Amino acid sequence: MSLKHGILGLLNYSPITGYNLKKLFDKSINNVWTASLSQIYRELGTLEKEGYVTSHIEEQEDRPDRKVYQISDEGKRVFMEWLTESPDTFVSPKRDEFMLRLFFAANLQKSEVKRYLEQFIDNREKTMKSFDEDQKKMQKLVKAAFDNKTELKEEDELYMRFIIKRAQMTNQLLIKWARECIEELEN
Amino acid sequence: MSLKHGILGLLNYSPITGYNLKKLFDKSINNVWTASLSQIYRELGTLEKEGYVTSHIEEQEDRPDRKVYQISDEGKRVFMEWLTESPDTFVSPKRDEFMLRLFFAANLQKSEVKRYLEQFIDNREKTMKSFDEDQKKMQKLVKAAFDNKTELKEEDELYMRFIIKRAQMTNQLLIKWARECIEELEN
DNA sequence: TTGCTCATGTAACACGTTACATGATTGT
DNA sequence: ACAATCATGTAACGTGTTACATGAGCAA
Repeated sequence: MSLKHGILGLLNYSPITGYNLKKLFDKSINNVWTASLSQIYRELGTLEKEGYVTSHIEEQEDRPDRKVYQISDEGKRVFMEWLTESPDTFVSPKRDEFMLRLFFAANLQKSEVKRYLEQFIDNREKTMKSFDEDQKKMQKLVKAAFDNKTELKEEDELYMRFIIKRAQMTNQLLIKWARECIEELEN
Repeated sequence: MSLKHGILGLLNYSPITGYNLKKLFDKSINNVWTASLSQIYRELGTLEKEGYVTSHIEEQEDRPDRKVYQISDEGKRVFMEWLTESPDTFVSPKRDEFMLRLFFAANLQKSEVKRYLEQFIDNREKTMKSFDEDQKKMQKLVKAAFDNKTELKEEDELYMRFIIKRAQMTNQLLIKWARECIEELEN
């Protein structure tokens, strides 16, 4: 239900093509809401039928034409409606394959599980590094995705920081957790 | 792709009905992998067609008949195959509506956002309490879901503890994170 | 010359959600 | 009397994934 609102929310900053919208997703809300390119194209089509967005073709000389989408007043209305209504769910449905495997880990050798947790730590440590870089570049990247047409508000930056902070904190915690698990396994 | 393996993994302990499987999901892997009853019924049907599970009807006097599902050798094989193969993804796709709203929070008044974060904290504190209780009851509940036919291994309990511990740790962290966000908002 | 980026999508399938249908028994 | 639990599912819809198709330009 919320891919819709994610798209409307981003269009609310500035018009953009489907292709660039995907890149914007990856750079901004990716650790909050994921979407594939084909999902985005489909959803844009639906939103247009429903009258929440409009589109027009922009011709380019050397490259393929681009179809630029824009949010409509009606779209702004439903977006704000969604944003204002208080949600009944603060916890989202969980689908974590790594944890599912761990749940059934009694079917494996302890040494295998240990190796598995070590891989997990490796993986998390790598994303920690990329976070540090991302954080510095993020606002620039977001602006670039909008072709520098849009200025972000001070508050936008504040909330982006909140989100990145949460991702960093949990990441660090998970590394700690996995280390403790390994320790316990070794006894 | 992994509802399949979640179901096979649980059937690997003991035969069970679809209805009880749902309850078992809720009591055990719910904070790792969620499934609805109709999903479970459908998936059991598919798994039976594919030959990974078999079923037989058990008649009961006072209550409706129950259809008990059992894992086949082929099913055990694919389950172990999945469990042993090393996954390329340690991070699962994210779909967190609460965080998506926060991303767009610059469209709201700061006071609203604050109230919103406070609700989030409330919510998390409640689940903290229920965790404490759950942890004590969990193994009992899991055994009960299998009609006490199955003894859990020592290691099963170990990995269940790992999972609950992670949930507790992240929960606590998120409360801390939200408090820090509120503080920053107040400046 | 091989592959990446730009740019658009369609089609088929897999998975998840919501609503509906049935009907007996047990607890408040 | 009313709601919850036991127990099975179907149908329709909504969302997510994967593979395919097209075609120009640019860099190693």
